[in-house]
Amino acid sequence: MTVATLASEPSSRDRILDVAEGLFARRGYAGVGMKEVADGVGLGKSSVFHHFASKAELYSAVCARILSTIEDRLVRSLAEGGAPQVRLERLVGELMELLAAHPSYARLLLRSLFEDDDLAGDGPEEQAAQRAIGGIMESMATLLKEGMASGVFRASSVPHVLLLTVGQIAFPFASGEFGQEVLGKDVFDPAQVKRLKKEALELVQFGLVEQGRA
Amino acid sequence: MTVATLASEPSSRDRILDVAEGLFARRGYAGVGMKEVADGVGLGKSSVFHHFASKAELYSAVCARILSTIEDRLVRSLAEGGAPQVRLERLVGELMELLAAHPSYARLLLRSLFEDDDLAGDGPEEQAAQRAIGGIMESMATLLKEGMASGVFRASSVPHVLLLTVGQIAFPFASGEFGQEVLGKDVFDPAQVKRLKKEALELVQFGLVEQGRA
DNA sequence: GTCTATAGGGAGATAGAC
DNA sequence: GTCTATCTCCCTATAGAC
Repeated sequence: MTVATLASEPSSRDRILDVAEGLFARRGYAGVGMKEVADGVGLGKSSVFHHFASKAELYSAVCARILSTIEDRLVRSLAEGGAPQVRLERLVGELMELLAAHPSYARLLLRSLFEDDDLAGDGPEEQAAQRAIGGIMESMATLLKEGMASGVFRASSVPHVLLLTVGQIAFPFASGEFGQEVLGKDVFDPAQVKRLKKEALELVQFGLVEQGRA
Repeated sequence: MTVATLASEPSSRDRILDVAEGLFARRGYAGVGMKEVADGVGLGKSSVFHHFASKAELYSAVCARILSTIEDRLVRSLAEGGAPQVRLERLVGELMELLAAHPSYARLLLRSLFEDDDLAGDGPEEQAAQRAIGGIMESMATLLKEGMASGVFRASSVPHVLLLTVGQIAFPFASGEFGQEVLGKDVFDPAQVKRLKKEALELVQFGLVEQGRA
């Protein structure tokens, strides 16, 4: 870990992470070669190995960076306070905007969940990633619990609703060409993102908020 | 394509498809080797190549088989008729049961959507797969449109809701160890499946069905 | 930090005997 | 239909010069 420079040029390390993020998102861990990453950055393959000791380590670093970014955003969002209803709406909206602003995020994260050999190695990056996932899920679970306890949200099983909702929010931004075919337009087009946000918020809200059904 | 035998023993071709389905679901296209598939079936690698000319063809055949199964089930479900509300409830329930009964399905299908080199080759299996996807999505879209036209469903954008809902339904069954950690129990355990179905139905229903909000 | 060269293994696919 | 043997290529990773 080198010290951040004041100059604006991104370090080789960061440029490698950027390229690897895009490739891993599109083709998965096994589908990407280190040579491909190196070519994308404009370096030799050996130079990539100088910054990341192995392909697995590079992958972990990519995942950890994404998860930390998401966790930061969610924690900040929840810290702004407000009624559970308001916090939930803000959280879903910001999460979707974050995923929309970084097309690799949803795709890479969902892919990483599908790997059976989980990234539960013992490297520091893996630990950071696991911690971030834990933080993300626990913040959301806490919010749901509070809302249900106060009667604002419909009583239901927090973990099950959590799992369903995560899929609902993340899938559209991971669905690639499929999503494009369903919508008829690019999923990441601002107008489509806006519409997805609106529909998701209405689905979540009217599905969770108590409204006269005892 | 050989003729189906009356004997109950599955053909080598079917056994290859079974093994490949599980492996592709867990490790993705690039993460699986033909040797691995052959070992799983108990054959030599060359024997697998006798049944499927290439790895890509094997993958397409696996996808096509799954998609046809799902399409059949959905078409049959929708043909049973009933009010849009009833048909939607039945469709979501049956789809989730199908995904729950075949742990590879959701994982493999979501993975296949994430590949950027889509399976849009011109082989017959690819065409069958594409046709099945089209049929599945169109049936669901038609159902939503009918419900909205008759005022039973809240007016909204059919494609966007479709995309969000597909993610909600499929993700839990594709989420693997992540889902297990969130729920504290195996996602495919009958009790968990039942609960997921209940929560999903309530989310979809109260999010779509008009209930006193002009 | 970046490079060339290479080790060592495994991949997809083919040839041809049985 | 299944096998053994093999071809060719590309993979992760390392060695060591600059």
